[in-house]
Amino acid sequence: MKWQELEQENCSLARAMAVVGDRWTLLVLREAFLRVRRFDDFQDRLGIARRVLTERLRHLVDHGVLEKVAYSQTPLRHEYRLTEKGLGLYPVIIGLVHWGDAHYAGKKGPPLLHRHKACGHDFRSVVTCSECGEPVDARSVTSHPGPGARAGEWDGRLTD
Amino acid sequence: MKWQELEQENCSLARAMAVVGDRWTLLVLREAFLRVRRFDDFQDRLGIARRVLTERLRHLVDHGVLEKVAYSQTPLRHEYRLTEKGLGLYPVIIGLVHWGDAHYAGKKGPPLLHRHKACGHDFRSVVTCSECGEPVDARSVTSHPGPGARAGEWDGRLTD
DNA sequence: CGATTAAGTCTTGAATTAAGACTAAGTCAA
DNA sequence: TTGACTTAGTCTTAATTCAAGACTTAATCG
Repeated sequence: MKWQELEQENCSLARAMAVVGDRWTLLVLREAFLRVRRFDDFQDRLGIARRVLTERLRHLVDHGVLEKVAYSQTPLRHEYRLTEKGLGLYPVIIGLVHWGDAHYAGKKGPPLLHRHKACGHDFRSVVTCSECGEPVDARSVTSHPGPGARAGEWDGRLTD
Repeated sequence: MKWQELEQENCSLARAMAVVGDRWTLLVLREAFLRVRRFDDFQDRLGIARRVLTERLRHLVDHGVLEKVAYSQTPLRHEYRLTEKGLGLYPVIIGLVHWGDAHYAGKKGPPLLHRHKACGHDFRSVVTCSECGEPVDARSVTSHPGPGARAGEWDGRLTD
């Protein structure tokens, strides 16, 4: 399977991965969520090859995750900002961070804490059900074909 | 930066990515969450090169995300199952799926729906604060150094 | 015995990446 | 007005990783 073919697959995870599921892309987004916006800042922080960074940023802009905004006219300079769509990836990022915290923080604890402005506390993310509000985990969910399913596509995987 | 160096970084996201942040790994995990367990089933469903699959499965086993369990003694045969640690990645997977649903489902709607057994409804995942229970998004959070931070490491990125 | 199954390993050519030198267009300071 | 600097890239080359699929091993099945 080629990288691009992922976009064709009738699977939301595959489509999401076609956009952000690359080795470098989530690290670029981590920096973006920490308010890094300029080419050289991304490059300095990540140590990514400049050509690869160029390509990833363009890819993210093409898919509407980042937007390129002029911050100076003379000379003309641009920066990369998260769009609403990009901000929508926050649950994924914070989910990865908290999984990393849970399993790979050293004895001293996690390197970065996250504070909820509304209540003022450092928090962990808890995934809940949009319908009943209770916490949800892998064992409390079943999957079944939705309106966009193609016939036969999910056969044999739906029993629980 | 080399792939392995990620593990050394003092960042939970980087450490998580060193384990699951590869092009194929999350697709392997998608299948695992859909109860696929055997080598040839992973290979058939994903079309992944067998050598790469071997390597990814071993990597996930080495990191405790999957475990290799004998399901037959004669002949000796193994299958791969999610561990507790692996099940802990559910928020990441469901986050990606729902982001994909939101932005890439066709007019017909998402290909797969997720039902919360406890309340019986199809749901979206909502990330909430472990302390106050309210929903959380990127704009309602600030980050600051935690006990595991190294001096100076996060300078210049903490103002909001 | 011969076919089949499961879980891999091996080989080879193609694609992608890392590292860092180089470029272009404009600014700033002397 | 010249020379150094800044930003945002492009280019080159060698090393690494991947795709495709043939091959292997060990055991069961008919």
